[in-house]
Amino acid sequence: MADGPSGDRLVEMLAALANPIRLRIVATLAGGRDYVSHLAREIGVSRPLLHMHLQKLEAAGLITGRLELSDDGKAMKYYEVTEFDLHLTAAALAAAAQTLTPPDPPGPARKEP
Amino acid sequence: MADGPSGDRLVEMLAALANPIRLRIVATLAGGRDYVSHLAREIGVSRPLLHMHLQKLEAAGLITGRLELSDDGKAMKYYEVTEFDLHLTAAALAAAAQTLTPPDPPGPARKEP
DNA sequence: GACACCTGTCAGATATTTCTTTCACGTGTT
DNA sequence: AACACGTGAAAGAAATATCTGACAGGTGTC
Repeated sequence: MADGPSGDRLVEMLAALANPIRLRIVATLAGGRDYVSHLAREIGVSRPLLHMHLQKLEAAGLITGRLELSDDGKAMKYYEVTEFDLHLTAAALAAAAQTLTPPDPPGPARKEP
Repeated sequence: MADGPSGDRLVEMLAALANPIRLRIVATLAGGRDYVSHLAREIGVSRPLLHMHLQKLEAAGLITGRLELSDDGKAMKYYEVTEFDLHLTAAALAAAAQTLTPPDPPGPARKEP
């Protein structure tokens, strides 16, 4: 079976997708790469806000950004979608859950002041 | 193509799964139904907290709860996982994004002081 | 009665996410 | 110089999500 990402990684990806704006972003980028300012107009979101959402998507590995120079010398950052294919079933999630970083126990455990 | 849930619904489901504790919950329930208090001990979470997470998962339609009476007369609430199968790709998300409730425009619109 | 188990909810503290505003920098054109 | 376009980032407000602790009810057994 094509084992997916680790539990923590999966949570990060799901959290990245669990947002209307970010869903629109990947939907738009699925139709072709685009640069930040244009994408902001396309979706109808302020540029700083879009910037935050893009970072979350990129951190989750769902999109990638590349800084390029246009013909007239402007610096443009182009984003495009990564190829991903997540299959979510109860069994798949059960497998992923086993690779989660355990919740730190309050027991007589670690030593760090 | 097996078109999945609506955009808003999908966001709700993803948000429900994008949490370590809730991931553990579905993982545990995937191994068989369980009742609240036992599940709380199993996962190592306080009962009120578990209660909140269960509600989110049930609201998203990922699990279902049934109140039963045990042989000795105690009321027990058993939860079990729903059969779900989400396939997440850029194309699938693009399709789902089109059924999102549009962001309310700040235009020359509504009248309510 | 006192204790075990089960269920639920509410108020409030804390942490995180989301969003706006404002600033900085770059280029090329009028 | 003033304006168009592009980039990034910080500060703080506002809205959610998360978590704890205390409380309510129920049953049955010692």
